[in-house]
Amino acid sequence: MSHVRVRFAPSPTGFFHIGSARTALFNWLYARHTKGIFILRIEDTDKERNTEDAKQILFQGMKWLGLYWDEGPEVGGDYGPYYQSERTDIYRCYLEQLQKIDRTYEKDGAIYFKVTGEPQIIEDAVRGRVERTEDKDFVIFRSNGLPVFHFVNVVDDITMGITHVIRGEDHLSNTSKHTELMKAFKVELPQYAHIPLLLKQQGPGKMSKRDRGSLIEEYEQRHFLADAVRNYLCLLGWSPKDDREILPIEEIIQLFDLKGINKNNAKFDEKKLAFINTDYLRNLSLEKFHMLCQPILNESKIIPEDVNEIFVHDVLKICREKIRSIEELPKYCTYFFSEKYSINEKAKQKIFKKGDPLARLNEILSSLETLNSFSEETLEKTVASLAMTHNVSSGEYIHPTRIAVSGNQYWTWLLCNASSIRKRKCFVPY
RNA sequence: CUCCCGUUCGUCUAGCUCGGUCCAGGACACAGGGUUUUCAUCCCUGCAACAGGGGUUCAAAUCCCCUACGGGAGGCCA
Repeated sequence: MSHVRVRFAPSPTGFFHIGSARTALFNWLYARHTKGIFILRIEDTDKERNTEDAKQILFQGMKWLGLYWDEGPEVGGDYGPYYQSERTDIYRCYLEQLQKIDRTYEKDGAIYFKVTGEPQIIEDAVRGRVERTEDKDFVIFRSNGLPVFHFVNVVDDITMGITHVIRGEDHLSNTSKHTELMKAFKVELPQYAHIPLLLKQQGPGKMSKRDRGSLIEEYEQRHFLADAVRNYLCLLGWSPKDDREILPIEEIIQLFDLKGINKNNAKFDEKKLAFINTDYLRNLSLEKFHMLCQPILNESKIIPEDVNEIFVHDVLKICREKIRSIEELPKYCTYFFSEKYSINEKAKQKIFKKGDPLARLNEILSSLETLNSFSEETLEKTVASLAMTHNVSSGEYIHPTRIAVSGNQYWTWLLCNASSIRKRKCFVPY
């Protein structure tokens, strides 16, 4: 049985940043890899922005990504409470310990911690040996009586038995403060692992909440597949080292290790995410795909009330092969359910450039009207024989028809489409 | 300004621990071609990198140093 205990300790800000999500993910992966415990701790000492909504956004994002925690809010645990706002007694107690050994002093109403000023050596699992000296005393309790981040973070890690601190590299410089405190409390240092940061795709600096695509909730709203987003996030700073990129989470868990994490920062690439998302989409079972499409179909209100469920299923079967993300489903499938689709002018003009598309459409329409079966086979035969008798290529029928029934020259495979829509008055737009 | 971390194709990365098998491999993106009666898929080809300079060595992407550049920290924010 592993004794590994890791934590993700966000402060609820009202959004779930993709960089935070990646930190959570790496902690979760390591916990699962070692069969250890993954703890969620809420750093809500800064009351201002700590609202119920903010917490829910965080929990929702975690759950969406499948990062379920073993201890923390909603699930409890033996090391609680898991909200810092409820741990003030513990902080007081630890403050007294420092006061007893004369490692504090008061100035301007705030309590300062006296540093030793000795070089702090951190054996970081990702970066190796890092040495830094903390030469200034720092505040651990504000004049308003509330403890500050560095203090609570360390006390919580101690009292929650955290064995591995996996966090962003932005904390590396501050680690010397933490080790100073840890040593003052005479506890063993945890294993630190500072993971690289996520940089914005354009321009300098790390990704911030204002950057497009920086929030997890955005991907959820845009109907990305959570598994795909999670897979992509794993690849930012980590790789299985064998040229594979898309792999099941169970395998990632098995392969994941702190030593395999890169040192350098990574830029977030939306296109790669999109590619991975498409791959996951194509590998979905039709049932799962249908289920995931349901919300966006409902939102977009393109499906009539009295629709035949089997028909919807058939339509989705076609769509799954064509679309690149669930987000573009409504745009693609509207014409299956409604005749109010618009005709792509460019596509139409292209068709009218050669031959006589209107004549072809009339011919195909007359032929179709005599059919009582719209199976793929009969449709194909119909088109083929028309082409034969008029001595033109079948494309001359297919292209105008597709535009007539869908409004677009792309995507749909005509025969499939036509059999689905049956004998609708699909040539009217001309 | 001080301190810390980093630097392989445009991007994510493999290779660096144990120097030769790397005139550097994969993927995304991009460009071209093929399959598909269209589209999507799929397949093929191309493009493109060891930041620069010094060492060490028979031999360096791999080890050492310097410079440049990028990132982070330096709050009574987290």
